[in-house]
Amino acid sequence: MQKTMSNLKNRHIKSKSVVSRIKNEALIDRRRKQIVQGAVKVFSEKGFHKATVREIAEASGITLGTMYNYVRTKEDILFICYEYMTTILSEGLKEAICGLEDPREELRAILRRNMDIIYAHQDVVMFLYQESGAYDQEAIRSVLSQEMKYIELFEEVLRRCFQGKKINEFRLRLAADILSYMPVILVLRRWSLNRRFESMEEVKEGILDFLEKEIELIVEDHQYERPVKNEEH
Amino acid sequence: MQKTMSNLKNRHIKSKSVVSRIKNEALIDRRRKQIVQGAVKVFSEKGFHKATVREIAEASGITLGTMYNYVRTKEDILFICYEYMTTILSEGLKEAICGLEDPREELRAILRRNMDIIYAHQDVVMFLYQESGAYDQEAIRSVLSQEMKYIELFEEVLRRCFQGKKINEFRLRLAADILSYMPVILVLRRWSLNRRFESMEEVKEGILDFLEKEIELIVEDHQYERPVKNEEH
Amino acid sequence: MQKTMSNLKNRHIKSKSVVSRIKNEALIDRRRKQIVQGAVKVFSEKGFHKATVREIAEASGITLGTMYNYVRTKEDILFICYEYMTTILSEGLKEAICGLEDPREELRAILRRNMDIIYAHQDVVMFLYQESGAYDQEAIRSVLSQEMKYIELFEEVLRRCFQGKKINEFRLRLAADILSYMPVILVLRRWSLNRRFESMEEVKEGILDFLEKEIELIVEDHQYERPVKNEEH
Amino acid sequence: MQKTMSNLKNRHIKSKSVVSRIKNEALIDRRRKQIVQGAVKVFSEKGFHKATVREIAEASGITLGTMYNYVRTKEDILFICYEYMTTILSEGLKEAICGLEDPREELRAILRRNMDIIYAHQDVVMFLYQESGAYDQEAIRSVLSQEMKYIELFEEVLRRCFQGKKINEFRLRLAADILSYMPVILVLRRWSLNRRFESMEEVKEGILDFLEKEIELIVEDHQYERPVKNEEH
DNA sequence: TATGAATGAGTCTTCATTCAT
DNA sequence: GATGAATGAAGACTCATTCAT
Repeated sequence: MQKTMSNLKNRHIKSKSVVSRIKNEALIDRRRKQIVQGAVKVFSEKGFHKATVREIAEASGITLGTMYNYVRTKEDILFICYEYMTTILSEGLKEAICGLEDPREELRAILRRNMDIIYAHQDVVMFLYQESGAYDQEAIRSVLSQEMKYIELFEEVLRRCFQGKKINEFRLRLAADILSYMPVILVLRRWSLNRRFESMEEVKEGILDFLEKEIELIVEDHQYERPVKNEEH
Repeated sequence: MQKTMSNLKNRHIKSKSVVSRIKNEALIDRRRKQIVQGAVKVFSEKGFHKATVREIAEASGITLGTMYNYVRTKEDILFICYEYMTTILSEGLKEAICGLEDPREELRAILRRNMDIIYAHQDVVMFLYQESGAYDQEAIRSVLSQEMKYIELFEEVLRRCFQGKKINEFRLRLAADILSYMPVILVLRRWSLNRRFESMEEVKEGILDFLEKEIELIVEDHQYERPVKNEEH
Repeated sequence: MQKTMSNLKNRHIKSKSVVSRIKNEALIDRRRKQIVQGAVKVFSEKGFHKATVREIAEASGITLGTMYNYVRTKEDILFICYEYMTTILSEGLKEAICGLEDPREELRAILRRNMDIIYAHQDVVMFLYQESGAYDQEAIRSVLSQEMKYIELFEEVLRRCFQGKKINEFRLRLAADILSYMPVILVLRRWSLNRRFESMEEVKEGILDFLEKEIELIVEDHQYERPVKNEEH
Repeated sequence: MQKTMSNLKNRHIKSKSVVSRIKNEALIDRRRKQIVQGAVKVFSEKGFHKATVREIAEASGITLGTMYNYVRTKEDILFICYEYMTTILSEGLKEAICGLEDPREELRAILRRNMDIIYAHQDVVMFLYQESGAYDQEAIRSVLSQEMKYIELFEEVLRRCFQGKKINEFRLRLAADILSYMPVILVLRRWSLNRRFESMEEVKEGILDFLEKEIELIVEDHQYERPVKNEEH
């Protein structure tokens, strides 16, 4: 697969991993799942800073002491939530395009799935965006690295879509950013969207339409043919 | 001017006002400007929660005690920053379209200016988005109310653009949301955009192009004619 | 008049006087009356510590700055309230016995009047008792000195009552303490008295009866003759 | 036992309980005892408002953080002191009358013991009276409820004393209030009593004599026979 | 491994008092 | 004399983190 220019910049980005005092890996996994569940609940309700570690522990069904056997700091808790969301997204998107042959269908599928996942997990996405300032340097690098991979996934799908066409490279890459960013409007603007529109479903559809329209800009002659709509989500 | 449906929903929204113990109104104004300056500086560097009120006071050139003569709580400080940003935006946008006759030029002007302002104040926008969870109920109502007005400004400009045309009302209103939301990508994705592109200026231009493309969706026959580019910002 | 033993102990007690920055004595008087009025109101509602000087100033109809032209400290405010109450009590009691010839009537009159005044000013009495810990050394001496004078007033009346009788000196002096102390029950136990009895008026009458009964202990043969009840308060 | 009218009024009074974050109940008990000891010391010296929680913690031999594992607020500290005093009083009084057969001896015993306890714990009683304004609504209800029980204990003893006699119900009930209230004079007037009398012991005896005299008023014919003094406290 | 008691650094906020005008 | 803005010391309370059991 063709390397993009952007890849030249994000070398040497180490992924932060949350270390634990516990040896039993299976146990770590189980406990962390508990923790994510509890943390998402509490963070969603109160935000990162107003949530206390004790509350999170309780919501997770473990004690405070046990909590600190599986994370080193409160920030770690936020980070494993982030990793959880990242996993959901990347696996969901992979699954969405799995088996599809037509790249244009791939594109439609990934856009819709992305929007659906973000909408379904809006509370998590919300506090992850809000608390992005809480990360330390190491975590920021890791987050950024994963964000880049996520965007590049869109870039690759787009690239397959326009294979053989004469494309504007810059527009393609920017489109990848926009496609991945736009669905977040459902989260960051949810209050005003709720007030301005009858249902969020129609908003989702409308945004998908806009996104597909944008894609036309990528090919130089703007003659991108959309696939026939043959499935409803 | 024709009432939009959305207007039916946002009635009874009172604006929160930050009260002060000081009587001299001119002084309040002067001090609050100081406070916003100091707060923006500190909040940008450390975020709302990690910033201490004492730091903000010092960065504002006043003492802690004096600070609390002009705001009641730390949250109030965040709120007057929000009001400051709102003022900059609304005045900037008004100024941008002032004197323009062609509604299509109005649209181009307001889109560009919006992007420029957000980019210029990216630090402020950043922490305002991040700390939106810090507001209390009253402040949330007020913030939301101002956000709605801001979006409706775009709606009005769009409406003028397509006066007489056969438009899709839903798309027009959704476009208003998208147009106002999109520039925030410069802020929320600044780290990845910085890595993926040579300059943010080209990103800004690219996004403006995308936005104008989107607008085409509003008229039923998609025959929106863009104005000739005759000015560079 | 015969000096009591106790007088030997309370020599050298200077009365604390609240000094003011203002020269015009008439003005001082007027302002202090305002201050007492405001302070009694605020102290009654919130107690000494929870009341702020600013609140007291406002309730007094003066500004904070003006306040500090007439008192040096917050404690001073409490003290002038104390002096105000002392004045009311001593003047009320003097007036009550003024013109009476029979010492036994004097006694009855002073007991009743004392009870009436304390009951009428129960809010003031309440916070004066509660905040007695707020005084500094100097104020404590002054308060104690006035308290002694107040008790000695009762002692003198009692002494006149039993002139010529063979009395138990100790009991007479203790009676003076009890007579002056007992009415405070209306204040310090007001909540439980309110619940336990139909009206505070009957409580007042009951206590007066008890007090008169006690007085009998003073004469050695317990043959104190109460005056005929010929007046209702 | 015959229900008194007062009982009709004090229904639905819940007792406030100070909650703790600690689970080990025995530990809570031990720590709270430490806290009461430290608090009584500090409150006695400086009063509630001038005492800092840190001082109290230090005087209790625990750290500030630990303190707040056992109480929620500074007010809670005051409240557990109150409970402590209440316990001492009620247990002391019960013990005093335990095993006595003659109700008149019971009465004498309870009066003397009450006075002794209040005198012995005058510092505690002092700040409890002074800081009664510091309680919140919930605490006030609880305090009042306990105060009522305390008074009613005296009422019951009196009632046993005069069983079979023709009594004045009102006087009996008022006597209960007076008997329980009077010993507090040792605390609230301690400075002046100290100056006016040679020893507090004689004052205590004198007051007891007065109280017994008062009791005579309860029976209609005033023919209450005091028990022979056969014990010295 | 699990527990939960102990810790104390860190922060917001209040408010008595001062002083320039 | 009156005003009210400025000040900063002080204190209640929180909570992430540690560690002995």
